[in-house]
Amino acid sequence: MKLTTRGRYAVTAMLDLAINGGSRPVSLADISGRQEISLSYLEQLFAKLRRGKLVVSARGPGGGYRLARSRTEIFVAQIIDAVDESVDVTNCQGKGNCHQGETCLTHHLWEDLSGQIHEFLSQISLGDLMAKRDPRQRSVRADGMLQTLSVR
Amino acid sequence: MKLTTRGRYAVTAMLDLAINGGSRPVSLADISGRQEISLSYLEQLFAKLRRGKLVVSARGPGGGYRLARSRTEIFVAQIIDAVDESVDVTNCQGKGNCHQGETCLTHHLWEDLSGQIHEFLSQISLGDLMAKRDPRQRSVRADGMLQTLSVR
DNA sequence: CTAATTCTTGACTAAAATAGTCGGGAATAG
DNA sequence: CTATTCCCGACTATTTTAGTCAAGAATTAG
Repeated sequence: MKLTTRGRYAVTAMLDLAINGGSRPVSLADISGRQEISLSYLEQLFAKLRRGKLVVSARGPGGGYRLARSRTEIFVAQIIDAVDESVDVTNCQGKGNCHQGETCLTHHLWEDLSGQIHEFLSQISLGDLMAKRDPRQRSVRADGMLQTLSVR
Repeated sequence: MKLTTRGRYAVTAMLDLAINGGSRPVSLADISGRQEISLSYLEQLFAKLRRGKLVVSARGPGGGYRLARSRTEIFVAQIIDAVDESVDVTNCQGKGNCHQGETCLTHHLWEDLSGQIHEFLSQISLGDLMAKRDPRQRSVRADGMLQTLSVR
């Protein structure tokens, strides 16, 4: 799992698509104008989003992109995965140089953590994001500390 | 919030410190050997971790670093923030070119999301990571879908 | 005191990732 | 036919990441 500006670009663009895409496809030129992302860069991102089966395209005048399925069925994690292609083959993999299993321990722990973040982002759909504030309801204790993060 | 390999290095190194650091400080040379991270690179990371008040240093023979406080009081989000210095001044900021508030909408949404990830990582301490598997307990539905993510 | 250790700092560099450009295509609606 | 729009590959500039190097300051062991 990687979380960089490219992922943000992709989520923003997909959100724009979810908001502005009704029955008609939305052209990249439109998204480029609204979100101030370079057209050519969008083209690269959408090539990946299409390969990831998150959008479908229509060529020609009046063409553009539309979501491949309902906005409630497209999740943030899928978008980020599609554009970031995190191969994530970890450096100590297979090389057998994890002397006392020490390196592999911390490694394993990190991947566990990474998996949890991934799971978390897999709960948030474009539809949730469109519902603006509080994409996921959450209960907060009186003292202000986050108590429970209730999902799905 | 950024989530890259540098953050992973930092978390790994801090975890090594938590595990191997008892009463004696741990030298960067030791961490470098165990985790196979270049010494000079560790030096840079620990300079930031020290500025972030997550570790304290001791010079001279037998010196090194130790956690600035208990492993249960140091959270993953703090480590990542310390080394990544995500200034995160978003591109549409202050320029007033958010035409119909459109740009700022998606922007705001992203930051909201980013905040939630941050909150999530703020719940996981080095102590939790040391408890190896299942740093945070979670209940899973019969069908395999994550149901509730219970924190703190 | 001396010498070995270890952190501290800053400047520099190589490699990779990111963000963006360019130009030529192919499909298609009107 | 023609304008629009996706599609694709190669190329480039900038930034970030990861790592190197060298000099120096503090401190401890002997």
